[in-house]
Amino acid sequence: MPIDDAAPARSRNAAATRAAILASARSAFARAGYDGAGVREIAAGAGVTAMLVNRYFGSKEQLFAEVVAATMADPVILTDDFVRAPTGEAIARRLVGLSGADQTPLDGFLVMFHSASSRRAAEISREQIEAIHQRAMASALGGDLAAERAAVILAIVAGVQVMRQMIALPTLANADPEALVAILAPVFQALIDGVR
Amino acid sequence: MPIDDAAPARSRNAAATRAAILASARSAFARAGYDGAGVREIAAGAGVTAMLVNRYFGSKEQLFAEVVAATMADPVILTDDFVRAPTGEAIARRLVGLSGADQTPLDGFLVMFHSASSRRAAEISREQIEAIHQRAMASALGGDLAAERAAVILAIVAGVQVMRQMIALPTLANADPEALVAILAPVFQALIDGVR
DNA sequence: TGCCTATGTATACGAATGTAGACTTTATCG
DNA sequence: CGATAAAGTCTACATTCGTATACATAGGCA
Repeated sequence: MPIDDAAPARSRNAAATRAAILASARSAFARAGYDGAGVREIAAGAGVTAMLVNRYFGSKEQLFAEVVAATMADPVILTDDFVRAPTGEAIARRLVGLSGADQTPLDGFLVMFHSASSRRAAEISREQIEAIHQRAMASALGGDLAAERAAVILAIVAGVQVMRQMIALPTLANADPEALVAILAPVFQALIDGVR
Repeated sequence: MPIDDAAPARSRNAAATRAAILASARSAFARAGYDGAGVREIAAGAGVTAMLVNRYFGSKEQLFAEVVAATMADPVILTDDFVRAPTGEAIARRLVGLSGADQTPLDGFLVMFHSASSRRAAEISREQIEAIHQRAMASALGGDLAAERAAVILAIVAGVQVMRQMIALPTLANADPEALVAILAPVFQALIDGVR
């Protein structure tokens, strides 16, 4: 008997409902991707009907766009601390720590990659990455080929996330965090310091 | 007017037909992912009917497994040359060169990532990566944390591929290959050399 | 030459998807 | 308190998907 799915009776409140749908969608997209997550499933997770989702967001595609935008909005890697004094270890710790137990903050990457099959989803993701993460990081880095180095850093973060969360490659997923940090920190540091 | 789709009249030949389906499936999965690529579409690309696909491979899932297995089978990165004398520049050049113009050899990664929404697809991919790539590379590397370092190398390759091919991040996709090599080579070299 | 089997096709079905349109319920305010 | 618009639901529909069943056709071997 299927009791109510995470729907703690929210007395008619548009803003709260909207937020609940957004949260449910985010976790659903992170787990199953754009195609894999159904509107009915997302709605159930928010304790509403499928049609309400479309009523609030117009369509599944627009909902996804908003999820990606909201998810990519928070800096995650590019924290204020990092901008002040960028170090490889900071990125490494953040990446390893976050992508391990507490995966929520970085599931923006999961949303992206799980959904990149959809052409439109990939487009939305690209715009967000470029606008928010890469440019900010590039200007925080400075030096020769700053944009390219920033992009490579993002690519590495992405790759580690993909391998740990999506593919669940055991060596990475179960690795000793400190060992991973020891491996990754110098890599990021080299990219921060610049070429040669 | 839709003329024949890449079906140059193959007179009843089981082996050839099977290969044609496999090739069509590979490119379809690389482009659209497991969920995105339909059996009918794959069949059309091979000039056959949808049912023949299932006749040869049992089901879409088994077809995908075979595609992934076949695609991951060729070394791509872990060439004989590399095993003999692993250098960061070798990986970098291979990654940059391959993932640029001639993308066929590395589309195994695309197949994987575009398809990782599907739990089963991710499982298949993981097994292939682990069995073929990671173990071989780890033993080629040697030293402390060889498995982890190998996994990180694979993750970086994956990340760059993802950002260039899937997300099509302009900075990476349109970057000067030599500049990318200059950035990536030391990164890989450090991972090859080992920690500290 | 004639048949038998491998090779391939046509039709169809059941399930799941996104979403459109009409309907119902609740909160709010004069 | 009662009307009104917002908030939410129900039913239904057109597609698309994977694939099961039944049928057609060609090729190799006697």
